[in-house]
Amino acid sequence: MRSPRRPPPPPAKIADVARLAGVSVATVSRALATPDVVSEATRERVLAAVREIGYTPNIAARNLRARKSMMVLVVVPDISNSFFADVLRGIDEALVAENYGLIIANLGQRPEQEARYVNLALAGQVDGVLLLCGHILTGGGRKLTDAPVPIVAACEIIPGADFPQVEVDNRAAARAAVEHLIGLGHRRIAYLSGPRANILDRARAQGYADALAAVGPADPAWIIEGDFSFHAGTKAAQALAALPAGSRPTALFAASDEMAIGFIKTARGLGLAVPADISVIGFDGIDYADFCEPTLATVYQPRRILGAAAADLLIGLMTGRDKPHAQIKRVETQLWARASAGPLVIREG
Amino acid sequence: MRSPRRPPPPPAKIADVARLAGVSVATVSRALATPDVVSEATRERVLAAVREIGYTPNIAARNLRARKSMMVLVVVPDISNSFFADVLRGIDEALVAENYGLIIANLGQRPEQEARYVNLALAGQVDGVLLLCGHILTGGGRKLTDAPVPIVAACEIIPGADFPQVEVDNRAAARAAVEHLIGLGHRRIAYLSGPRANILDRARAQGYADALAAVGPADPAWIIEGDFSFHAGTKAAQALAALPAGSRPTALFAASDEMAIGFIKTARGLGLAVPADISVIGFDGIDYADFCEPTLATVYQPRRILGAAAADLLIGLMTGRDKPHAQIKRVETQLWARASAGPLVIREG
DNA sequence: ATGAAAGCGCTAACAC
DNA sequence: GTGTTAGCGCTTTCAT
Repeated sequence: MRSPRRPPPPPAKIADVARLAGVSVATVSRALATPDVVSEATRERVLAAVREIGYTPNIAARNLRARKSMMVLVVVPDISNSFFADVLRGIDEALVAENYGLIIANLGQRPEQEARYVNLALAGQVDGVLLLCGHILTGGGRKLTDAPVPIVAACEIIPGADFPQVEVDNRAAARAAVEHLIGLGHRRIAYLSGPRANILDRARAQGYADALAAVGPADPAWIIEGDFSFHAGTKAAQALAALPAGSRPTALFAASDEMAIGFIKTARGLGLAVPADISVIGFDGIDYADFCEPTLATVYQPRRILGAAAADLLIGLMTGRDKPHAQIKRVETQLWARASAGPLVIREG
Repeated sequence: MRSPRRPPPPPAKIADVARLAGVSVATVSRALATPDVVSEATRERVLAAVREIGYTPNIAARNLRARKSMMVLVVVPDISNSFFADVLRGIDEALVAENYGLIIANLGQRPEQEARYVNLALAGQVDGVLLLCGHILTGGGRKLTDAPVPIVAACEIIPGADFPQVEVDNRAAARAAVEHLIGLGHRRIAYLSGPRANILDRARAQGYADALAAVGPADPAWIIEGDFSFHAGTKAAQALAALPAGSRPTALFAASDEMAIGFIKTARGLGLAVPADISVIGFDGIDYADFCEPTLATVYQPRRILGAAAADLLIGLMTGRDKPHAQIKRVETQLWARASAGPLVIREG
């Protein structure tokens, strides 16, 4: 008894097309890859044959032969983080325009996964690697930098790396944010930090210090340790609300919008007015900063552009247009003045 | 003059390992793929040789020979949408656990890109496809379903598809949301819709109608057309605030949290209290629903679980464990009662 | 338990 | 402009 449903025919190969078109496999290959080098008539016949049997080139074979994959490995710490989601979009747009595909390495909280992706690169399965994770992958006793493919890092800079990197100028952007508060008359300005070991936080903290130093040493830094999370904002608000009005900062620079929003929501719940009692400025420029109440002043990071810039750098290396060398490219941030940061209000004591 | 920096040596191949270990390439292959079939001593020698020259198998060659890629194509409408970012995380977790990699197809607003991804599947570059985009890809005159690889769809169901699909039960979930409002005493309940052609909106609208019908025909549907966006919520609030209190709905079911939040923010700005003047419940369960003021009642969609469920179904098909057949798997939603939905307040008229 | 050898499907010299 | 052919690096019979 025969199987009721015949197994699907094996996919057509280049030889099948060649036979049908009455030409050699080389001619088929040329007609597809470099059409202008075959005669018009032949080309037509080949393309007709391709259509007729529904031929699609086997990419594994092509990769093997051509020693390239037209794929880029993008390493993200957490794909569900909306910051990276936006960066990925910029990367995708740039890469797709040059016909590269995207393989995602989502690290999550699984450092043991790194080996897998190191191998991918080592094995030549990708033509380039984009590192958004702030460190060089290692695993199985080997480093990603041993792989024979170009690397570009973005978002979190890797100090000392000898390949191109892209970031926003966190220090200058933070300074601009604090200067905005200073311009509004504030002098007692607190900084709600990220994790203190984090490289982004260190740069933003420096920018905060820069701005304060510029108006004189009389106004010491006032750092509240946070971790970028909404909850850290909540805790900071509770701490500050407990202080008497006179000894409270009049403004707060938060290292992330999420903390700023947590701070504002909680502070208002505890009876502090924003910006009347305390002005707040965040960092990131998330969509929600414009939706909350009051709207959140913040520093916008152009996430898509950041991703696209990194991808463009990588494309330059992959195509051989550029030579790899250590460099740090900076993309511009924007200061978004909004309702949560207002002029200093002098209260009668 | 010699180049100061020698070109990197070509990556080691299996023959190099074989030579160093004093065995045949076949033995090396076996020592790596099926270690238990070679003698202990040989295996040791091979592995030592592998380490010594830093050998990594060429995956393109393996794929060509083995006719599989251990890669899955995941098609998303918009990678920067945080809904899909979460679903992707669930997919990644399930896939990585089975040693599959992820190739991302981000459609964006570029339907012309579809052909590229159809070809990827047709060419056997991936072992399976996960469709999160609500339709079957086409391009270059061919359909994705022509490809010899299993397909699973998720999020937006594709009617009539003959492969497995995963979704939340939008109709039942919407009904539960509206029943929550009804349980709080509300009867004049409006529905702020998504795009009316959208399949998700159609299901949620039905759930809304179901719930209303259950309490009697005396309470007609009241549908405000939206599009899932914050701005649509804003417009709806303006429209309702313009109405006299007595002829306004006392509760609103929004088809997305973003609309619900836009609605609440605007309504409050216009002097309407939430929930006292109007109760609001959303749909999605985004993080921000818990951060806004008041906290947003909503229907939580388990995005990660949805992704993982779809990936598991696909893994079953790819490994041949299951046979493909039309089926719709539903994952459970959760009703999150929160401050924005409160008991009906009877005002003296 | 191990080796020899035949391809997987394609591209790129090299010939004509 | 077109055909012939030699691999790309690996897995997997089939022998031994």
